[in-house]
Amino acid sequence: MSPTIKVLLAEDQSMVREALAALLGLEDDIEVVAQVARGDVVLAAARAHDVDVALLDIEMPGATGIEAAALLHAELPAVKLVVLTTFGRPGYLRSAMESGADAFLVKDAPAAQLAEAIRKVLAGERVIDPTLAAAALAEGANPLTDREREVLRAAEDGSTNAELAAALHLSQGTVRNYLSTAIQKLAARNRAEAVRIAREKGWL
Amino acid sequence: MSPTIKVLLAEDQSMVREALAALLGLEDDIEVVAQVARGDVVLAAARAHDVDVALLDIEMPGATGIEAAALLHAELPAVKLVVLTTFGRPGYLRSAMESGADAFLVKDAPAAQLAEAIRKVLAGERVIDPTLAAAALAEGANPLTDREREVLRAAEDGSTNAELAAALHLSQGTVRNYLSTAIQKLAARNRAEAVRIAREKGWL
DNA sequence: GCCGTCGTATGACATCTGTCATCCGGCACA
DNA sequence: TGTGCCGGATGACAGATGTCATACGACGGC
Repeated sequence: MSPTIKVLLAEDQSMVREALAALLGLEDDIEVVAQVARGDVVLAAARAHDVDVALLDIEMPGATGIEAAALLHAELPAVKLVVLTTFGRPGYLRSAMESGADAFLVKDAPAAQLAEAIRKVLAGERVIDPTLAAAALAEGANPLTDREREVLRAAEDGSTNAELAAALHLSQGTVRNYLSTAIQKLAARNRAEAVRIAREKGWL
Repeated sequence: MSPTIKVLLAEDQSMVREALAALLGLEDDIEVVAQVARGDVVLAAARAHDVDVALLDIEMPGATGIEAAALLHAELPAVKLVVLTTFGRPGYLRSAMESGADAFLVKDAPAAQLAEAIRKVLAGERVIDPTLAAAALAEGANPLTDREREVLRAAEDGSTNAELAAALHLSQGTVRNYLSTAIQKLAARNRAEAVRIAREKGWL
């Protein structure tokens, strides 16, 4: 029989993280050797523990699971990457795959899929929800330019044009232009809806 | 030794739910006898399984954990209620307690607190994070009227005044008045920020 | 070398949003 | 019985927002 699979678990909510660890602890062939709560300590922990698989939540302080995945993929290419998230946003799937993820799971999938995914990626397979994959492909790529995304992100908290202009070192007119084109690209009625749509698709 | 504590687990994300079940399964004196993924089936499940404690996530389809708590409290007052949530919004704590909750936990508290809280509520204690309790008291009550809340909630998706007026059977001017007073009460700069602030405080 | 796109900017315009004063009817509390 | 507050409404006004045409330099592809 093969040696146990060493897993790194990155998830910011302690209760969920430890619960997932308990879940994986029930599997004979899997051992959680490290747990972290922030995206920016993932690499160090992976180095310190010589892990086989990293299980990464996307929503984390410090760095997102996707950013952590990109870093791990570059620095420790032997480590397999399973990205786990609450939101099945097609844009997330796309960027996770671009960052080198081997599996992409949503948290409302059955728990059994987690251990299964870990074994599969270790065997060289890729694990993706087919529905989500179809959605990601159907939706097309992010139509927003870098600047448009930046302005939308800054506008999320309800800042006015003047504040956005000051924060981004742009003229007010330019801010309005970017927001206007973003609103049109997203078929929104105003900036608030544009933000919502972009968030939903994982384009921010 | 006392008989095992029968727990009902209500949480919409399967992976998290089953992971929490695995976590609680490690405790000798606790048994998860029922799992549900929607708020509106909690009562029926509690009736069917004669549970001692209900563990309720707030964010669920069908009905929120808080609504489910109120219903359980009214119909099966013997069942102890532990409310669990991602967001430590003081307004959530307030309404959970008003709905008869015995404990209020946030998901980024250490996992050990979960089993501990279950035992404590069964012993008649109440379990609340002191920091959160202080925040809830310091913040005061929800300053918004019913209508203001309703309009804010409807405005969340980026609807225009005209659409809000149509949806709520109000005149456009009235919609603007409500939004204006809400914006002032929340010390926001515009509706978007007002929505954000109200959400953060758990006032929507 | 030309064309398209991006980033940046301006000015003009129409519309939307936020504020304020004011009004009415109903209802609760003193 | 009067004094408020809430729900609902109107009208007027200032300022914010969204749209459009237009412009220029940089850069990439053909």
